[in-house]
Amino acid sequence: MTPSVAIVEDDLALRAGLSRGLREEGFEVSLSVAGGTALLRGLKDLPPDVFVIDIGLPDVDGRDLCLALRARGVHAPVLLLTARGGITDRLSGFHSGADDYLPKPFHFEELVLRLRALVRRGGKAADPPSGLYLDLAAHEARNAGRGVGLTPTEFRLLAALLAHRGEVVRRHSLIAAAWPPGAIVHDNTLDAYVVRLRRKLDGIDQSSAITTVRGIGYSVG
Amino acid sequence: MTPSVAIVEDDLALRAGLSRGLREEGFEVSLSVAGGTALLRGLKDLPPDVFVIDIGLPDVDGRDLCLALRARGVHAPVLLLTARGGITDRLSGFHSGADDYLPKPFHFEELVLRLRALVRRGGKAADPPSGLYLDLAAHEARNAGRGVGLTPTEFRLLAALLAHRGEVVRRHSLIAAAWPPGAIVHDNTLDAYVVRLRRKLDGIDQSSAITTVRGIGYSVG
DNA sequence: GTTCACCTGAACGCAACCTGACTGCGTTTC
DNA sequence: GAAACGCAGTCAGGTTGCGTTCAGGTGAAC
Repeated sequence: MTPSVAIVEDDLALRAGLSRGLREEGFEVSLSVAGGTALLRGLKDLPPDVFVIDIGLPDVDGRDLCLALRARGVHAPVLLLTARGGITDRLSGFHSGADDYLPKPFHFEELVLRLRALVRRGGKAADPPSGLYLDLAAHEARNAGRGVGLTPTEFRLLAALLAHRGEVVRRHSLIAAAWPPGAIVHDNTLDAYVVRLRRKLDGIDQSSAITTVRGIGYSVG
Repeated sequence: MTPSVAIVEDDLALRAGLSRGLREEGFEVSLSVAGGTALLRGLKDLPPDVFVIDIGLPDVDGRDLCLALRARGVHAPVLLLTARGGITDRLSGFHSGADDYLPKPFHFEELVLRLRALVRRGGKAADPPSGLYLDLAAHEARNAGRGVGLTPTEFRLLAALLAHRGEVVRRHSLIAAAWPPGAIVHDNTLDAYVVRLRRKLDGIDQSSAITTVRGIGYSVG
């Protein structure tokens, strides 16, 4: 289960700590930036499953950033970090469309639990994705409504592909994403996993969900 | 539309205030009771859109009540009211399947905003209820109408699984939920308890109530 | 036609998990 | 106080299935 999270935090030390900690807790940190403009610039077609945004950013207020995301049609849940615990901040945070907030200083474990809760809720309530997507809670893929059980490695590999839906993902990127850092992965191993994924995902009538881009990598529609 | 809310609070004055206030804010207070048994007895076929439950009830702990709701297949979001602001309470609240909490004393406006946020995110689609649920009073499980006595640890473990019915619960989450915080739990201990639960729960004809998700954890249908 | 990248079925080692039996400890019963 | 009992945790051995590799086949590029 690899929910992806984007972090927007200007305190470099805190941001690094969050990235490392969340990775250890099984999140994929798909984006980690210091400010709002960087977030909006770096946001790919597929948004992360959840945002962590500091309310006190140097370039733009976290609440405004939240509004900007919503205006762009991004409906992934947002957790606001606020240094000031005052009620006013909390309320305006909710008014801006944020789904939760956490006053600093906070316990890291609590952040993780809140994020999991948001992913759990948000993932289900989000716009119904058509075709192929991952059910994080059930730890399986869903293709045309059909549930497909996946092993941990298969799951990470498909997640890496879906994180860049519509793009070609290079072979070494897939290996970096789906295998532990530093692991030595034979080239054929990746091939074998793609085959397994195809066999599990593909219906009878359907052409393959994963397309090969010879010499580069793979992509999903 | 008028979101409906159920209130479980033993403080009579607070409960009356909440009922009146939430009605003024456009909620329909479909149920307003003083304790957990009253809630479970009064729960109609159609559950409310959201629950507000005091953690310190006279007859049953709010977290256990939350577990009981989840175990009965009720997935409407739950907001726990807690007088104690300690981190332990917060965490165990989440482990019990609650979706949010609010430490007393709280601003009424904040409660309203949190409830609106919970309703907006909405409950998950009701999963097909299997005949498995927990009987808090008797401290036993019921499977297809058959009562099954459980030891305390077995009970907590099954409760943690049922709190996330239909989802895969990670091994370390189960350990965190079913054993005291900080306890060192051998990996095999969890395995052994799952075996015991299966043996107790599984009927003759039935396939196992608890399914293994290799490398991740377990889940119940 | 040759080469190279990728496909695919089969096989193997190992880690994860299952399971029955056992021990230790606290409580209850006589 | 001794015996009986139930619960929690541990151990050893068996089983399963995941991850990986190998060998051979297939098809695209040139």
